[in-house]
Amino acid sequence: MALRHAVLATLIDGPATGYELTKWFDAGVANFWHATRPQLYAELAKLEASGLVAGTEVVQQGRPNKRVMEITDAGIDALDEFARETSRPTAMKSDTLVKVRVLDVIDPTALHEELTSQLVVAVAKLEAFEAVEARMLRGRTHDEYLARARRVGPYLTLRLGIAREREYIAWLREVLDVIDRRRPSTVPPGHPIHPTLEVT
Amino acid sequence: MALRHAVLATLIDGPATGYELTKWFDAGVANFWHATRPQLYAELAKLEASGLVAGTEVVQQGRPNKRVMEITDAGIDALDEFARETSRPTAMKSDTLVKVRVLDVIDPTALHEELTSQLVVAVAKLEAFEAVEARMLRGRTHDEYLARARRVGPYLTLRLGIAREREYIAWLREVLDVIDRRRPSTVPPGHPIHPTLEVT
DNA sequence: TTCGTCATGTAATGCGTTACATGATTAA
DNA sequence: TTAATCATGTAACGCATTACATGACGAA
Repeated sequence: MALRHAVLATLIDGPATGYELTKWFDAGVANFWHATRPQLYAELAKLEASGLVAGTEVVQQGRPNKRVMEITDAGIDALDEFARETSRPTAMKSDTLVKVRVLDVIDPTALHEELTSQLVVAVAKLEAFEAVEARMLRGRTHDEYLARARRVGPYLTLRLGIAREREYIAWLREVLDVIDRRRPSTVPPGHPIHPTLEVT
Repeated sequence: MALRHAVLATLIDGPATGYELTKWFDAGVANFWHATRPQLYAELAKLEASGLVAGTEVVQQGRPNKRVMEITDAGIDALDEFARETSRPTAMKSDTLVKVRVLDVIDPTALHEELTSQLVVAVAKLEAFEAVEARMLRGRTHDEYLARARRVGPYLTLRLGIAREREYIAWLREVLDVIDRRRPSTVPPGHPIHPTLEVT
């Protein structure tokens, strides 16, 4: 029941269209919530009906018209109320972890490929996160930022996202290594089967 | 559509009743999937109907009877097939992260409490994970275990669970610190508002 | 005597994913 | 000319949560 609040939390940073929200929530950019397009359009309609966001039709030339959504005062109140409710720890769900758990029982070829492609995605995501971090800090140190910045919430969630991504990358490399050692690689030397991208 | 595979992956380690599975999936013990009681009983019924698990009624004295579920050969095949399908990266969803993101806009009192109780839970979870790890290693080093153990899958997933829990604990402490510094504590000195449990 | 554990389910409601549906502009 | 981007939705189906429902045993 928190998609509505995730949307409101995003609109705190400024108005956006359903299309823009789709990209933030669907792509890996959103490190705090995930949602699909139909969900977002449906949720925005409900939020508007209950007065928590206000939409404005913007007519464009050469492009389809768009509806820019803005959070209302009632919307901010709703966020405050949400923060008062207690929610219990987040539920973990990962297809990939299920597969790794049974890695000894199955043919690991396909799993190796999957982990490799996830490694590429994770490295790209980490780089994107670090770019956002640099843009936020603008030369300031971590401590300076926390002490002086007007808003620290987005920075703090980003920090967790970065830490998790780094760790996931290290773990993926370890698992790939284990698979390689257990099932001696059939790849000719000089052609590494998984990327050796450096994380700085 | 992967709850069925998560259940099968658990039954690889030996037969279990719906009740036992409930505890593994519902409590924080399962570091790779989460599911609720009604879901599990429903899924087990479906799995049995399609022959991927076989249930045996066990009559007990002094306690309700139970149905012990065991994975079948067809069940193992289903896992193998599942490993061949590609699944895309896991979707993140966390109420708590949503709240932290808007921490500057809301009253942080309730959030502070929530983070504190999550810290306690996370520390306990980490200790439980580390106890399982010690039991698995039985004195061997990480490398020895990976080289010689018959099955390494459960160990590898546990490793990620441990790493994530450690990091989450560190992050929670950081956020609590930020809240404390920004809204000078109303707690009298000598009575810390959040636990200072050590993670070794 | 009250609470926790063992043990299994159903019913109602709400959340999430996939597929369907359309159509103009711009860059390769 | 093919694909990507901009832009918004509906419909069908399946997954997940919460509440309902029951009942005996053992420990505090």
